Amino acid sequence: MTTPLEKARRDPESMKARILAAARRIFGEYGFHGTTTRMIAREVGIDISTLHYHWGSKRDLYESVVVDINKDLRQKLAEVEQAIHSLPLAERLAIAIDMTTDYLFSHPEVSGLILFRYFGKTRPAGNIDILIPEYTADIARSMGLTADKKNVPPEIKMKVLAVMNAIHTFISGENYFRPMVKVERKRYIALVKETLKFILIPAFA
Amino acid sequence: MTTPLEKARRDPESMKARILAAARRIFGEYGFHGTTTRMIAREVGIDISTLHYHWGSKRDLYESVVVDINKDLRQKLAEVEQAIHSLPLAERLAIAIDMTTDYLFSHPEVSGLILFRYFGKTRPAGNIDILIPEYTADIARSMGLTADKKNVPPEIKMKVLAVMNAIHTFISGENYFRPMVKVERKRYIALVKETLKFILIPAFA
DNA sequence: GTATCCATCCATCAAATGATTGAATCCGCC
DNA sequence: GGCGGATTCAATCATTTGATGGATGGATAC
Repeated sequence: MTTPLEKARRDPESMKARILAAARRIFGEYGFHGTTTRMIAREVGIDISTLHYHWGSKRDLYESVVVDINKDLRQKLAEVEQAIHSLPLAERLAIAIDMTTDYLFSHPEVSGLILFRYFGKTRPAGNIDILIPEYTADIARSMGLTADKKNVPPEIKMKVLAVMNAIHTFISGENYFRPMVKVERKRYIALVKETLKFILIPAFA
Repeated sequence: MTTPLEKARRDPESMKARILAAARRIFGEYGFHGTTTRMIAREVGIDISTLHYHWGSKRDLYESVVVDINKDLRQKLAEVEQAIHSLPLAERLAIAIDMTTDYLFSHPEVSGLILFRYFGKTRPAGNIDILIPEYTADIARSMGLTADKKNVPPEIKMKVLAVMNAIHTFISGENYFRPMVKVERKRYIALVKETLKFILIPAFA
């Protein structure tokens, strides 16, 4: 059986895909409760009934967005790993930071969605969300923190989480932080990379 | 003129204060749009009209919560500064991390509220939120990063932001992260401190 | 040509939600 | 006791919001 998400990912021109793309952006900015199906439909230029026709309930659409975004991110992380796998650790980290931040700055809804899921609850409380495959293990290995991907100890997982969070917060918080430091977008992106390297490289390399 | 917030802060037994406390918790967990006035009223055990009587609109209450929380946090940071101001840098950092995380773990709504404000938009878009006094400058000085509190350069502000974000994410993300690392609450708190020190001390000391 | 299926929109619904009104009730004070 | 303001609640409103039903158009199959 092909799910709506699979169809949408196969054909980016399709209505399903256009709705999904708009939903990613808006859920990423406003979160689940801050987003209305009408906002998404308006963004696409369609009626809400068309949205429901393609994706079912708002929650269904949201869950598809979460899965979609996690697929993208996982693939990107694999790419990064490919690019760095044979370099010395400090360099590995620097390049991984550059690549990851570039990717996320061009898809900020990814960071937004992930942070919303980490820090906020959604109503109704029921079925505690979708199973998201963890990639802490992959990142841990990629950073040379563990050999055994199956059994990553808590301390290592926490370090990986700290790294991922540090990146996401700067991406998703741009609207708040950039006025605080009073710089243009390009400069902000450079500052983010610089700051992340300043903090992360001494700790891990 | 005394604002409702001032009254509430003066008398923690008052209805105003009880509503404010419940609002902090629930806004901190669910964000602005995920929270309904009925949720807050139910938590306090009162009617919604009583809530509106004391605090005006939902947005008014939310803004009071934000101001309230920022007052608390600013005061806590002053306390921390007092406790560490004459110590060597590495020690200063370690103690600041301990004190701050302890405080935030006992008031997780503070981290929740702050992160929601950083990363999410609220509708309607209008009046781009309340003026929150920045304390990046104070923290920067406290960390020995700058002498001039008036003119903190962007790179320094970014470093301070990274530090604060690192802490808040672990606090507010506990519900998500703790199942990931599979530890009890006490152990999680210890892990957070340990991880923060591992990452931050080498960078700054 | 017409039957069938897919996609889309208009109209509408029911529930949730923010907010108000007006009638009690409480409480200090004369 | 009783006056008067402050507080609380039940009832109700208007709007927003998630969702659906039914009609319409268009492509494709037969």
